[in-house]
Amino acid sequence: MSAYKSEFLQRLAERGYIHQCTDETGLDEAALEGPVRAYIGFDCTAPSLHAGSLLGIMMLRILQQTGHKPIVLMGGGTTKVGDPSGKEESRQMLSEADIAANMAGIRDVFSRFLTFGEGPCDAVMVNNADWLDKLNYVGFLRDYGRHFTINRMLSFDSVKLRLEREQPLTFLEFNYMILQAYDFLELHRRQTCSLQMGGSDQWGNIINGIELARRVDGAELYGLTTALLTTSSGAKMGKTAAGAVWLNEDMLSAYDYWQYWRNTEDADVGRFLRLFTELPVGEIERLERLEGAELNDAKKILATEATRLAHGDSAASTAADTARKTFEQGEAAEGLPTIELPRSELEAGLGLLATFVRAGLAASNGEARRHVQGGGARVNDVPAGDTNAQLTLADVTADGVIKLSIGKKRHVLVRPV
RNA sequence: GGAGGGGUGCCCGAGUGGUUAAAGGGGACGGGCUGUAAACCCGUUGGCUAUGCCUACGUUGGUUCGAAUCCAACCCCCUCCA
Repeated sequence: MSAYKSEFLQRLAERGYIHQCTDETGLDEAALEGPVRAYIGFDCTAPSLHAGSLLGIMMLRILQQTGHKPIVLMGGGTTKVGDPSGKEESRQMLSEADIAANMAGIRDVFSRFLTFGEGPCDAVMVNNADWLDKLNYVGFLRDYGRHFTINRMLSFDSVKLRLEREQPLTFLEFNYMILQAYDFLELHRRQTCSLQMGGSDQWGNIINGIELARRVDGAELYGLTTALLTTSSGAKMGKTAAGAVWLNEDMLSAYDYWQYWRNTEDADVGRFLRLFTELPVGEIERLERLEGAELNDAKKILATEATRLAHGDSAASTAADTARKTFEQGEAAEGLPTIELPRSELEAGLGLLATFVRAGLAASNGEARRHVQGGGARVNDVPAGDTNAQLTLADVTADGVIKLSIGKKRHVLVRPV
């Protein structure tokens, strides 16, 4: 990898973001000349973004820090179509109301990572429904459809994969890449945007946009992708016992978010520190050289730094503190996820299994029962041996709570009120 | 529209009348080892008011003492033909 002249590409390269670039030299020079406007599209398929989107968000952040202008494209229009990239089956169609609700949930995350405003380097947010919804079918086909050959479209991985696996690919989804290509053209026209970034699964979509803009407007645009995020042992990233690693706090608490990063595999620590924190590279090199148990210190730093970016300073230090008390001192730390139960219910006696379910530690009484029988369920750190046990006020500790645990990592406090 | 193939649990996939809540694998979760890691070993993996009951093999009906397994209609997918 050659040395870049622009700070933007230097930063991306030294921290390991770059996977492919359509024209490294050209983009490097453009970034030297003045503020580059770059966008990443985010589809509104869920009420929050998750860890998988973090790479893109971080790239936009670096873009802004190095003197350029990030454009956040909300896929209000494209989400109605559904991106087939990287998916083996069609996604269920989302209603317009769902999409609007999802977009509302996703919006806020960006304000933590980017500075929005009117200035030359301030981030802006746009919604592709603004232009896609108004498209006239025949007019669009004549103006832009003629630039796409089926021959070529069939050669893109997103399409090829479906066809090879004999999974259906609807015409609706087949159009996604054309719409995304058109997005890039439209953003170039409206915002003089010249760079689209994204995950490596977006490469084909990005290329299409660049080519369309060149043919239609003679514009020279750039594309840059990052490697898709997987752990060293090959697992897809972004899952916890409870589900996806959401960035919104109402979907995943800062404590659980911290825990997710704390549980990073050894082999990933250095890579993740570069991608998901803003520690100086020199410091990261020192941290990743730690061996054995000492590497845990690096993981704690990773967790706290990553949480700081997504949830702020105080949430990050609270999460770190809670983890320290819980895991290193074995206390029922206050910052653990907590549910409140009426004191009267406890006075009457609550079924142990049902309480595990209410605490979200088990999906059903049956699952709770299996954990009790298997020795993985604990009450106040003592294995719960009896599936018929009742929880009462006698189980409330001096701290005023009952600590329920499944396994070594999942704890919930029950607080009588 | 015609011919053929197919729809099984989170996923893949076996099962073609009973002892099948359904082999096997993957994933996930719990235990052990450790460092809140990986790898490895063991276990669990439909629900419930639980020596029993309910729900489940695309949908709805039917045959049968008994159906994931047989029959009919319908829905959906794939391949080829028109």
